[in-house]
Amino acid sequence: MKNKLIFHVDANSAYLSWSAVDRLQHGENLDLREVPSVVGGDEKSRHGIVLAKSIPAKKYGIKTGEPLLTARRKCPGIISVPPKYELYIKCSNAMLKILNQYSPIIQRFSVDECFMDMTDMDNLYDDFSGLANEIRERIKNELGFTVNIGISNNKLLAKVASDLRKPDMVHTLFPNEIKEKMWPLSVEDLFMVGRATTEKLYKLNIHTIGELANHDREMLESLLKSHGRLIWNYANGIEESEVRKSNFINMKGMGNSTTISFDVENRTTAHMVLLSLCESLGMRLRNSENCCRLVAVSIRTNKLETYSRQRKIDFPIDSTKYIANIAYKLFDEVWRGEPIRHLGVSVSELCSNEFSQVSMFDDRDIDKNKAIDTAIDKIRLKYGANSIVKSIFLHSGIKPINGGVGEGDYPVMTSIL
DNA sequence: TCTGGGGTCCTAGGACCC
DNA sequence: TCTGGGGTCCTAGGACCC
Repeated sequence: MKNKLIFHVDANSAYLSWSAVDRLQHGENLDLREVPSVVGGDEKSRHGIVLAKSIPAKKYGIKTGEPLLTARRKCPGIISVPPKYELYIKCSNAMLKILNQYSPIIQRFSVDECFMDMTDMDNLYDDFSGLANEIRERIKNELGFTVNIGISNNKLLAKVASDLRKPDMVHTLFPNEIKEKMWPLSVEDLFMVGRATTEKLYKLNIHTIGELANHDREMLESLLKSHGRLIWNYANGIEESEVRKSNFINMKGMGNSTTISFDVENRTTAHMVLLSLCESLGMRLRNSENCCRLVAVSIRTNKLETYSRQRKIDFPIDSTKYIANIAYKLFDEVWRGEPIRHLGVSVSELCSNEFSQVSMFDDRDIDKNKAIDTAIDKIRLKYGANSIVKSIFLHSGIKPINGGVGEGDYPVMTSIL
């Protein structure tokens, strides 16, 4: 069988670069990419974490996901700009549009990363490094931001390759280059080796990817179960998954969650937040033409403890009201009464909604709910998410629709990607 | 008013059935 | 006559990714 040829395209410091380009285009002189800067959430509403950082900010040891407060401590005077999600979706789409001119088989791995299967393109483009450089240059010239492109025979190696040196570069990492280019890297640079696994590997005196690759596989497997085998394979460059187009059909589940700007201390308010999450979640579920058979609620307390409750249901549902009613019950069953910082609702065990569309149950209530959901969905799609809201939210201080919606009334990335 | 939000997959333990 | 045992389903929680 012919070797595959995979590109991994990764926008450099995506959110930060995209905001930087946007500001330059709007007449600002300062390029955020050239100074210590971050894209950060709103601290007043308790969303104050680093979402993306510039390369100069990285030199101060600032990490994605850390609180803005500690970032400021590391680099006093660092510039923080708010996220603009609708802009990011546009940039992501624009990038995809260019990539689509080079291969029809593209997997959108996240808002800023794509895998491209170039296997059958290699007779068209013999010089794949030259081709990758052409793509890289086009994105830079036409869209104003830089990408890294990694090239190999599988997705794992292509992804590691794109991470080698940044920004604005093309790297190859073919199997015969693993020893030289990948094995010296620190083990936590390997995909799927996170904090917990890194600690365990350090205890085994495994510090580089090469040491992992040459460690006894059975031993890793008995310690880390299937994850041990997975990362051993990865360290040896073994990975065979297909580049597959992302779509709603193979989606496993979806959820919305939110950190509330104040601590919720009573059941009624908690139910309202749950409802606001179900409003967007239900709409996304119906938009994906799925029903769900499992609903879950998660709670994070003001002490940052998290717990959850889930329930399987007997028949598939997609109605906002039914999802919310189950969420209320789950919440009531599990809440221990502490002040609540964060609430989430998610659905899974998805199945197509095509059979439930013609009502199987001959139940007027189901039909009525369907009609309401359909009508509201249409209005919100046409006039914006906040064009129609439940009156219970008026003067409540709680957003009537929570999660899944950007500030510009755009559906969030996951429902577009 | 330091600690987001969106996902996927895996494991352990209990219930239940034969 | 203390403690079977395999299989499946369900739930809670954790690890990882971006």
